[in-house]
Amino acid sequence: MQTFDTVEELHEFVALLLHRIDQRYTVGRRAVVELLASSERPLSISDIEARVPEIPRSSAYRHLSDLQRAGVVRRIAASDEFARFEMAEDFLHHHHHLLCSSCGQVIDVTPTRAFERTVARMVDELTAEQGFRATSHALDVIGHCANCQR
Amino acid sequence: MQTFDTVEELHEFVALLLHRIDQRYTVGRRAVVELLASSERPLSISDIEARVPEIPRSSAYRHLSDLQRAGVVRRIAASDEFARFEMAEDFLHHHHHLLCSSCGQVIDVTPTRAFERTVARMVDELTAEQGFRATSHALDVIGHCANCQR
DNA sequence: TGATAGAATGAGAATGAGTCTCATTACAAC
DNA sequence: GTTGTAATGAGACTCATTCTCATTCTATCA
Repeated sequence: MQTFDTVEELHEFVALLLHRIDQRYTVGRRAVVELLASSERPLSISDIEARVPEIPRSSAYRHLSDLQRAGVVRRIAASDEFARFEMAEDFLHHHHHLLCSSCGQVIDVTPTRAFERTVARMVDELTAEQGFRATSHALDVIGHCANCQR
Repeated sequence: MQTFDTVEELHEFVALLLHRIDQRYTVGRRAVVELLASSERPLSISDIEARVPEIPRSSAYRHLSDLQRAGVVRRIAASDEFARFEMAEDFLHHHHHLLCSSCGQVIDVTPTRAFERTVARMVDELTAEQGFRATSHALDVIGHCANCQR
């Protein structure tokens, strides 16, 4: 897990990851990174459009897909029809998601150490017999958020 | 967890669930259920179309959404752009998914009892402080399937 | 400091999964 | 059988996402 004392360190690391795949770290990409890095929760394209209206949709999509290829950003398929985007786990702490099936909201939650040890062990067991090579895992809890219960 | 000795028992239970929401168990719906129930893995719409070509796309979507409302079928947002469908967990054993990020394939895996107890406990902890009410959970393991490693 | 080539961007068209409409067909109840 | 209602098929439609291509930027080198 990476931690960054300053925003500049964050940007330097993003720049490094982009350079690895021969991509430049441009103003538009920087704006997207800055927004995602400062957000509490995964953002949909309309969230992004609302907060950085000067970036056109097509560019935002392209930036997100480039950043994903570089390993900076991660795409989440939520329970509604919209994809959400957040910083990759190298930039955050490892976490899981609560998906509200009423409003589609995605909430990040951090598991305990003990839990993650168990999950890691189980993932090994589950995957071994399939010849599957795991790169990551995600526990999605589906239900109703506090708001939607009223 | 439900188990069925005969296909007819399966159909009777599906019929019951449909009747609860004032829906009939028609030929088309029956064909979709039969296909999903006999499949080893979650199916995309094109899988379904390929195997039951006499059901038009629009009807297949409608059947799946009706069956989902009735609690017979479950929809999975996979890592690629296509949704997959499988029988709801009442018809299967509780299980998790391995998602291949190369080919998009979804593989079902069954967790141990001990693992599920731990997961359930953790889900409670994770959700309690958010006021989130969990209805189900899904552990998705992302990686590369045996095929795609070659 | 230009000049130039390649990369990134913006605007809008194109794609395609999924939904909706409506005319037709099947079915349940009498 | 008749009749009212639900289900279906065909295709139009929606809208998130991707693609295209003309334009703009930027790194590099003379």
